[in-house]
Amino acid sequence: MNNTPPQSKCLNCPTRENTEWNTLSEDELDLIDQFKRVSDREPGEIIYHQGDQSEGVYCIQSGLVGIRQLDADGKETLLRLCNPGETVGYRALLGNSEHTHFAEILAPSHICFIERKIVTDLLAKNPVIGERFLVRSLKELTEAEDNLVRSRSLKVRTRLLHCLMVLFDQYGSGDELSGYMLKIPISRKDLASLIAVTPESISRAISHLEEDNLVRFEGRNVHFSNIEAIFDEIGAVH
Amino acid sequence: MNNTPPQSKCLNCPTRENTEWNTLSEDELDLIDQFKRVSDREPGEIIYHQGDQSEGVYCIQSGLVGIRQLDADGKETLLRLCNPGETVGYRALLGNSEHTHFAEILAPSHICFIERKIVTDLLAKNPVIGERFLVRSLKELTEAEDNLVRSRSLKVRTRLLHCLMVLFDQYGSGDELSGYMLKIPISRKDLASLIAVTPESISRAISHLEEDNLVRFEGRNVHFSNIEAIFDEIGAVH
DNA sequence: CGTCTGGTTGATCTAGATCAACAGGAGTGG
DNA sequence: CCACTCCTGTTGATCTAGATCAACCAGACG
Repeated sequence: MNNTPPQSKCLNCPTRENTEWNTLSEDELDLIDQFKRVSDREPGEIIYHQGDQSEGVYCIQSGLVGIRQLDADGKETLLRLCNPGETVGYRALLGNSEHTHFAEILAPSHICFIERKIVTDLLAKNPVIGERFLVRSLKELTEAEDNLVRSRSLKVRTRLLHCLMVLFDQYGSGDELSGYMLKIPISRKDLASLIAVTPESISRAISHLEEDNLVRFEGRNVHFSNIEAIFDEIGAVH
Repeated sequence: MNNTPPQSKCLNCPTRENTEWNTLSEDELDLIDQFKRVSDREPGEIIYHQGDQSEGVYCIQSGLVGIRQLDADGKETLLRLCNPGETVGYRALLGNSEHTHFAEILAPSHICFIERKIVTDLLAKNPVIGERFLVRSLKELTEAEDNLVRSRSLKVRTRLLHCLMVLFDQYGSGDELSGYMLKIPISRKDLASLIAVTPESISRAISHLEEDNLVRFEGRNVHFSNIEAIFDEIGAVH
């Protein structure tokens, strides 16, 4: 854990507007600034471990974090990716439980740690924050269920397409003229885990998609050759 | 929708202690009593539909409710069972979204409907309720994720055993001397849907479990012949 | 009675897992 | 600099759990 502190004000944090914290007053932000611990994390580092007690929450200032869960056999599943602005580790804190999953840095990141006590104090003073986290957890719940239903009814090819479009939303670029593209921020293995299949299946699915001229892969770069057809396939389904 | 009103006071509701509403004052309970609509529902009736706007929440006084989700193909998945004391339909209301699933009566039930306005008023006055629903949604989220991970890593047999033990928790009876047993409250088809397999697979899994002398099925009644071995199997896994 | 629904069993099929080999980097160390 | 081992990703061959298709039985119900 490399602790270079590029101490900066929450008030000026480029992601603040999109976070659960955007309702805080300047005073409250100052409070956080005073006690937060900013750190500089490298891929592979673990922010908190499954089974640990919650010590606070972690706000992603920049970078990328993966939420993974270990099953009884020790195999891990990548449940979701968390982007700048997102606060992770809030569930164990608010639900008063141990962490049911663990968080791993996937790209060089700046992470702000906010101690448990600070969070609970803020929550007590400002119930709107609780409300925001409620809404957040409801959204995650819907996503988790959709995910479950999708993995029951769709085949690998369709789930992969769906996943690519979700990633495109977050990391995509380009337009109708220049063409759409996407730099996938994670490895094939993680991509596989995210849609609950083996890396081999991902590889094959990619080959097939390329044969059908829907996409073109160059390592982690994806060019969408026929985005219309992709939408058709994940919309109409079958 | 059969509207026989066995009007009774929330204060005396046998399930109130376990609900999100158990922090309400008598005044607040009176308010609900005044406006709630109690109804008597039969299996097959739908409480709310997927895609509908939220009109309020539904508190299960007695009976059994199933939460189902339709996928793009129109196939439905049974996501969870809701028991007396549970409030359903809260997610669309609190998340300000349409219902992402629908709720179906699975056993004759008494359902109390509480209008949206009443709920939001209570929430505004008493932030503890919001907190309770936050905790509830966090718990459901953890369950959903565990479910997802289980259905990725465990085979049908083990998932069925796991599911039976969860049902046993809620509907089981018996003790070490007389033996443990369980009356499954749902059909084989729903049991199958709950663990994301076909009814045929459930049937076969049951046969195998009986061959191995772990359980004995008589219709919807299950006798656990060797509960130790069952715990072993879902604990150690593989 | 016939018709329906719910459940079981058998035969077959297939998507995806598993096992195995290999190819390109990227470090590491002599 | 080469030789080495890792590590990620791709491809091929094979295997299998569970889906699918089909037949059948038993109880419920008009």
